[in-house]
Amino acid sequence: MIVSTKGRYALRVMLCFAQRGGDEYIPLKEIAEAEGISQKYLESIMTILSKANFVDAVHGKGGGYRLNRKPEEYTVGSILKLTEGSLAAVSCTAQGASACSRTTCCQTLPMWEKLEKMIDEFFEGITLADLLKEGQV
Amino acid sequence: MIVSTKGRYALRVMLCFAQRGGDEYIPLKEIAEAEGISQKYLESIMTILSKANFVDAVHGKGGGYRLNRKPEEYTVGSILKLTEGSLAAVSCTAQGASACSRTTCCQTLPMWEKLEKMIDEFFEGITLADLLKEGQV
DNA sequence: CTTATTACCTATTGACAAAGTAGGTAAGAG
DNA sequence: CTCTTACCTACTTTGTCAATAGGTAATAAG
Repeated sequence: MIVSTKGRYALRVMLCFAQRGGDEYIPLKEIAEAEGISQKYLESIMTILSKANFVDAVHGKGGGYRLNRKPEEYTVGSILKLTEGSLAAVSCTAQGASACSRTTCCQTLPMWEKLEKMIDEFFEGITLADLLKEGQV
Repeated sequence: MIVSTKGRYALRVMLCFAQRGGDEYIPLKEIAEAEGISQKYLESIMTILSKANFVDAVHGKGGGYRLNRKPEEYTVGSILKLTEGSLAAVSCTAQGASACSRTTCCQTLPMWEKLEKMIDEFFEGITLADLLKEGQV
């Protein structure tokens, strides 16, 4: 599994914001209910998104979260990499690949690197705006 | 991580067999040492490969394992799917996807399916023979 | 027939991360 | 001042992966 629940939730939530559009702040509680996600768990995800400045956050009544940029300016890749930490399909291509003593002679490494690149390009080539469009088909 | 140690080991071991060629049976112990893999752990992997008829196995002295077919007849995909069980990048596209109540309206599902297909085609398009060639570059 | 060598089988352990829970503190609007 | 909201720290639970342990069954060689 290359993308866990955390990343999928993040994506869905970001899409949810994109769909509503507007400048209104939407409280976490509302999003959690709409998407059927545990409030507490979603908190940890929103914190990540907020710290990375993917969303604006405002405290107090009338507060909540909202997108920072236009949907077409968020790639799926950026959201997943942020929340998942990495999209490595194989530990060999994750950070600390030096951990494997066979890097110099491994015959499968080039394949993993190619896969890695392919996946990265796939996700970087899709934006929230693209996902919104697809939904209308 | 879409491919765990088990799948990577399986691939490396199959490559190792392919590299030696010949009709000789190679004992597990020898492969484990050559590849620096725990003997006991490799046992469980070889059992899977053997049961699926990916390799021939012979008991006793002079026995061991050997490939069944030519290297170009093993796709990386078939080896990984067998040992990993599945190559699903996301639980949504694994078996029992019905577990998710949102399949009918999920806006991200088509993307996961596309990714799934892309990865599958990637791995099915590579054979052991291809990996052997690459190593000589 | 016996022994060494090999594959095969079942169960268990330890480590780790993912998913979710709990209970608080700080900021801001009314 | 109070309610609403985001933010923070810590814990629990669950499950899987990787590896280990200790056996049994088949086969070749002596």
